[in-house]
Amino acid sequence: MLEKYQPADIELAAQQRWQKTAAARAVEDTSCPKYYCLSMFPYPSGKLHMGHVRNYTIGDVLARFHTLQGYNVLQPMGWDAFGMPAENAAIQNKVPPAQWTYANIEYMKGQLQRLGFAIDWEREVATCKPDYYRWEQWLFTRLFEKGLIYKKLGTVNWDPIDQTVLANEQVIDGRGWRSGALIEKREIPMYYMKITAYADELLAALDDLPGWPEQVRLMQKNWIGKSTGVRFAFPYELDGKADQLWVFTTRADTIMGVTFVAVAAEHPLATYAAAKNPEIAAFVEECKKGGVAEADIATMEKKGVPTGIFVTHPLTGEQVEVWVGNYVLMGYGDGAVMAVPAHDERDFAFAKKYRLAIKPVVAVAGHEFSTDAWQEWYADKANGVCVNSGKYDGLDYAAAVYAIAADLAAKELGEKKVQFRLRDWGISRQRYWGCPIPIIHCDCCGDVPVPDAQLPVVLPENVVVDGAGSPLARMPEFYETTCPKCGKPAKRETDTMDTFVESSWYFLRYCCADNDQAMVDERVAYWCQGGIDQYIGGIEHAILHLLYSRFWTKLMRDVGLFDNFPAGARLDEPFANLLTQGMVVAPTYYRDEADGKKLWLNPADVDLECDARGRPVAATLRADGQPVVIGGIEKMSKSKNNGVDPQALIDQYGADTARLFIMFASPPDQSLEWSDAGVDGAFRFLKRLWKIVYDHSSVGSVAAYVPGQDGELSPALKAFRRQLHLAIGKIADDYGRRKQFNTAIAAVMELLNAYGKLADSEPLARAVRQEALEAVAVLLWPIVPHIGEELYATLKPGCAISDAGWPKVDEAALKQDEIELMLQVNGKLRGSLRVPASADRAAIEAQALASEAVQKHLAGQAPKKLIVVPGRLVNIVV
RNA sequence: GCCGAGAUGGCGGAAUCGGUAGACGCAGCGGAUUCAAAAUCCGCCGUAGAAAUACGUGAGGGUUCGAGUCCCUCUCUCGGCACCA
Repeated sequence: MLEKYQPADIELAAQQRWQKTAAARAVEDTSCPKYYCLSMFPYPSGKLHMGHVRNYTIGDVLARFHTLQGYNVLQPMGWDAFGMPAENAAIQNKVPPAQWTYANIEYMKGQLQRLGFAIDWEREVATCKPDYYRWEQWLFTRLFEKGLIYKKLGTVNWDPIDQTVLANEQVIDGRGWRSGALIEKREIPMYYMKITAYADELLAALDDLPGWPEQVRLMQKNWIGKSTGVRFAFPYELDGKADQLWVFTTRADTIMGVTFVAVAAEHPLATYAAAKNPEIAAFVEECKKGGVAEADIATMEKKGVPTGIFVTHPLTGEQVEVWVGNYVLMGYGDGAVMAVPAHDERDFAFAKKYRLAIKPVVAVAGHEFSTDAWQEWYADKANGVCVNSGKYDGLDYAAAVYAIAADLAAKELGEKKVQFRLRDWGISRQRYWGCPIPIIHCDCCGDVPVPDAQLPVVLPENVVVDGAGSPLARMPEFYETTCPKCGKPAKRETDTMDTFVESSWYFLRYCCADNDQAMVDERVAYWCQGGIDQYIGGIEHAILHLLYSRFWTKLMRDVGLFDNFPAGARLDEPFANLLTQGMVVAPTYYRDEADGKKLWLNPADVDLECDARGRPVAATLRADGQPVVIGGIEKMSKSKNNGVDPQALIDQYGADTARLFIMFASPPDQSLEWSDAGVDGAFRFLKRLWKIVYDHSSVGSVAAYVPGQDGELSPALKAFRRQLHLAIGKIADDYGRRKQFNTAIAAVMELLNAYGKLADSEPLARAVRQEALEAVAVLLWPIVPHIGEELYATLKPGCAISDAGWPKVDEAALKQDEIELMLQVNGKLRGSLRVPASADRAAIEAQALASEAVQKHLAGQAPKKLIVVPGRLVNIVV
């Protein structure tokens, strides 16, 4: 052992050793419990950022901790390799997306290896490789045949200048990010997966996921949005033809207060009205402007036009006018809603704006209705009763809904219905860099799935992308084919799949990445039995990725892929335990360019000017000294160029410091604003630890203290051993149950602070020191494995830390003779009290009352009440 | 707009089940060591106050012997909103 801590040397040596001994290789082994530790795989964007370091360090700490606990641990890694950034890079740098992607994978893999993660690289998958996506295509054909994938029209962002479909992210303030053109909505045919058929199961199963954070289950529950209500119709006659306008409502009790009906711009009634009236046509056109993102639509000013078409109220027979509203979504329910301005806040605002009737039909005792302003109670369904509602007057919410639904049903104009907010998953993308959809379009046979023998449909990799439409659609050598059914010339589908599809099952493929005969095999049963033991990833994936993964697992189950697994290993849910890490956020900086686009600048290239309180007031680009605009503080991302590359940190301090620092900075589930203040402290701590072990071991070797054998300890050593064994227990709890690593590190720091204050150096003290240092090396090993192994090798030559196992807590060392209780008078801290650990309540009360601090604050008053919290405090109330 | 989360010293954070607010670390200040510096070590470090003490966990209210923690109202920040991944 060298006197000086030199991280670069010991880290590279350790990494070479791990590679040579295949230390992280995971092999199925039924003789011990398995632990499948999964981190969300990265998109290969170029370089790692601190969010990745945080995510994968958490995973590595848990993996190594469970190795110490005797589990057979699997920690795999791969690449979410399809996606838009590769196409953007291709346009910018004129490099094929495949080439860019593979280069990024190579670089980022090197960074992950340099960080010392115990990853089994033999299981690596990259989703852009045919041996991966062929199975996705294979399952697609099965689902298509089962009717779980179908085709319908979907609305997309259309850039009329670039003649291309844009992602929501590429629409900025209603304009295309490259062309600057005003974006329009356009309907195109797309393939959809019937996730709504699984809505009930996806919802109900949330209750069986106790290992998931409550907030994630709640978000998914709200996303699925199961609501019970009534679907009913307004009959009408148009050009002599009778028809019905269907709507859904959860507030059927307010049906007598309907004063108009609103339909989406794409609704047939809107189309009909637009054909006759240029003003309505103009409004429908206006509704087509702008993108499809719900956040934009929901924050838009609510507008509408009357159509002049009237429908009949199904219960009152009154005529109700149909409006076209820009806030009604065609893809949601029936594309039409009933409007009850008196009891729906949005309808109220709309009615006030267009001076439509507001008819209150629910009253709440003690409240007076007024059309002047909206009041919270107008929408209260718990305390209301029907009024102005004829035969329904006096009924409460449940009774009114029941009676009204029954009356509608009797007229065959409605029924009770369960509706979900969840919509089917549109998976078609008009993009090149994705998994080809395995469908062949034949004029005679229709949409024909590609037969197994012709899979995979390989995506050509040497393709130039120019941003104007999908290059596949311009490649006859790709799309020209023959129909598998009739043999006539046919056209291959040129859309690719949503990249969420690849990330919905990669975690199963890790188990059997080398199987070229089947999508999954019995190794999946071994590793995934009871669910993946731990999944770690960003909270931003709380809904979409995690919901799609749950859905795909159920699809694979229902296609029969788990049928051959042992009973009990057939998966319903993929992830038993979920840890959602908070975002690592960083400031964004940009410049507005001449063509209206934003140029995002990396924080590392920006100099800041701060006010007296340290808040940034101005920023300049280091390269040219000119000002840049300070944007918001957002999650690190490629698109905003605010990712902080850990490389400089690793180069300067080493991987252990980087890992220790990011784990110490905050608990994993909290979002973390990036700052490197404190890195020095993490490095200093490792240097100090190194020096302590060096100083201790350079005197000569000594065996760790064995209680009951090595003799009685001084009070100081006894207290220190108590702290050591408390720390061992606390840190196991922090790693295992709480998954909070900053407090575990703090406990080791406190232990070393106490170690530094130990004065003794006689053999017994050295034995206790040895015991403590051996333990510390193991306790910290999950976080800082390189230095951990080095220190352990010095302390116990010839012994491997990975065989050491987690240190055992010596319960006897935890015992205390005396404890300290806090003394309060009227809840205010007035002193403390030392009592024997065995003291009973009466003795504690007596001693508390007798104490000087209490007597002083009682000032002669008689205590009214005495509260004793065992082991904590005494509160005296006067 | 809707859904979810968060706010504690100059800064990151601790307080795990309603019971010592500020552990641990950063920054800062003082000292030791050094020709000097770096590194290292020791001490101080919420605000006001000489002290006793009072105040103090985003703001306002409430429950309780006792509230950072529970309840109500509000503000701001972050994540998601179905084509960023």
